[in-house]
Amino acid sequence: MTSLQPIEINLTAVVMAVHQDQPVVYASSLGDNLPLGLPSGPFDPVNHRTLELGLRGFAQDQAGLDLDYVEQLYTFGDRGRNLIDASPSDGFGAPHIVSIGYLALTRIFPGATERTNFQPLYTSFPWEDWRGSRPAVLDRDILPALARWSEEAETDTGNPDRRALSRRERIALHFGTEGLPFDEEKVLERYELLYDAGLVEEGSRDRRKPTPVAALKLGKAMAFDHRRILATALGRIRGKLKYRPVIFEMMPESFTLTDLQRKVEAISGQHLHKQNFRRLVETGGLVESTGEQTNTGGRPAALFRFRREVLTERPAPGLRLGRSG
Amino acid sequence: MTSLQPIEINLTAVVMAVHQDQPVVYASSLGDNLPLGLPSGPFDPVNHRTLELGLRGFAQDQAGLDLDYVEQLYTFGDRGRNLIDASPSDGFGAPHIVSIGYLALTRIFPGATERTNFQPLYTSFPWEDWRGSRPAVLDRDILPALARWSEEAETDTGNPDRRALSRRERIALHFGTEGLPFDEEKVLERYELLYDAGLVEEGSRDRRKPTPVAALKLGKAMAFDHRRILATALGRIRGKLKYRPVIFEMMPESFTLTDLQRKVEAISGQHLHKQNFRRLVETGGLVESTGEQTNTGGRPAALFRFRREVLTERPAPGLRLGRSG
DNA sequence: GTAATAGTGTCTTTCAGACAGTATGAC
DNA sequence: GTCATACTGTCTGAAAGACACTATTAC
Repeated sequence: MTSLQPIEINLTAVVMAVHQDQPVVYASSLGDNLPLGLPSGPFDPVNHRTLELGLRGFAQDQAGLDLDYVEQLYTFGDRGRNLIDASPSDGFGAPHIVSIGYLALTRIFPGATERTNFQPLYTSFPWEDWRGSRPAVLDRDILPALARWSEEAETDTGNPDRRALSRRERIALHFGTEGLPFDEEKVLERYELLYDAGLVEEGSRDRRKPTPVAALKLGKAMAFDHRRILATALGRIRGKLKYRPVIFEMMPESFTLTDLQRKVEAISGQHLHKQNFRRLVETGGLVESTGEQTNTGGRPAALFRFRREVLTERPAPGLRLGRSG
Repeated sequence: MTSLQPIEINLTAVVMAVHQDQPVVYASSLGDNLPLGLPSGPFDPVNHRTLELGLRGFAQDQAGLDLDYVEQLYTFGDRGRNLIDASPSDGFGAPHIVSIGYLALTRIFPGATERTNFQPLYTSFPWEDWRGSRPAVLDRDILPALARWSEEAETDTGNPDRRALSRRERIALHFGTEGLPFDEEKVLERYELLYDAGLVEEGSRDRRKPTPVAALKLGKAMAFDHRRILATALGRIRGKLKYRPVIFEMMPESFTLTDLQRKVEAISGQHLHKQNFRRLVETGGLVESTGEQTNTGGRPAALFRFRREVLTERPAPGLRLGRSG
């Protein structure tokens, strides 16, 4: 109870945008040969009145970003999930680090935003982009490897702890095998499953084992536990899209409905049914026509803007989003 | 960046159950004349491998509860929102406290659970129980006081910051005035509004002003920021009920459908439509008949149990919950 | 004309919400 | 029988999901 080990609170920002139909996230390298990391820093209660203000400070200082929409994601505190790489620096004398993840949404402005440090998100999560077709990496690499990992543990007989899911059940539930649907919101659950199965680099790094040469290293690894925070962020925004008009935080003042649909698809990783999408957006009162038009390619598209009033009209205005099309 | 003020992480548990059609929460007094507080304590990374394990320890030590279902709610870090009462103890030399709130759900067992420290939840939130009828306190006290508070600030002309809601808009949106619906999930938003308006005791306590004699003190106050954490918990579970079968964490092994509906109504604070509720629960595959019956009062009721398999069949099995009935 | 992109009309199925009824026990 | 509680059948209207179709530009 007394003489507590010092604790450091780390604030980490996932700053997300959509650029050229790809979700992107601000990340920069912390040094040569080191993986990419998100803007982050220690919470300092003397200088920051609230956690969120501290976070905004780091985004400003490290990325030059003046954040607008910010929401807290989750607080992670497990020991040994925050190594930058395999170096043995997180000894027991060092302060324990608790990290609080935040999600910020932003637009990419033609000039104002420095675009170079916005990295495509799906390079770290190639199994999450289902827009073209079912990702090949799933059937080629992930599911076979997970099947082997599941068979390793033949403790699955009976059900010792009623509520703990077996490896097989976790795979089926989160990756949508055995006839179950693939739920695009379960991004974190899938990442954690791959971590536990040793199929992402962070897994062997945290366990201080050299990665076996044959082992899979799915997707691009990140520093510390940043990829886990990123997975939390992607899962959260995919869910939130459905009941809050957060997508407009990433849209310019005016846009076409196709633009809007493309950005929603980029985030949710799914193709949407065009007619239903338009109906939802228009009859839901989320947008209004500006009267203007674009002229790129074929038929000119009508321009729309976000109807801010919807926020004060309906309790949960979002894009209920059905699949495909 | 260096010589940081010491930080303490406080873990706080909202342990919720339903007893005799009332939602209850574990809370105990910290001393004579002190308000009730939730089980809580400082996170100690030496003894606790994860935050959640630390929390479970405090619940065990302070309440004798062996928690089952636990989920993280939110991490609060604003300065000055955690005084136990108006005593001037939270000076600037003291460690800054960041508190992480958790929600745990439990059953009340006839003998095993010590029932005495489970306090009815709605005594702290009398405006949240809409089961009988619209709570009288709303029209008698809350809305008139909020209207006065709103009129105080006539800065509402124009819209200086596009995204900041005016007092009037916050009231309408969160309390469902001006024709808007009352959204039962916005428990935290309502509490924060009352806090800002000085209508709950914690507001004047944190501002170190003696409460004016005439001022409202709505609902029973709690120690520190525990009522805020409780509001977060109630809002969260009201939402979660709709897409996760969490209610069964609070049900005994077997129960009647009326029992189940009563407990859901207790949490959500709304009356539900009986036929639709039954249809939802049965066609949703959430329960299965045990074949047994009860015999209390009128016609015997069939007994049901939770169909655990639903967890591995559908992605989001919940009680979509329509109103009234 | 063709290619490309934008936008519409309408049908079907599902399901939430509500009506009013019937069933089985205690007394 | 009455009272109390448990349970069911069925209608309606909204809206999700999908079909195929038309419109306007550039070339």
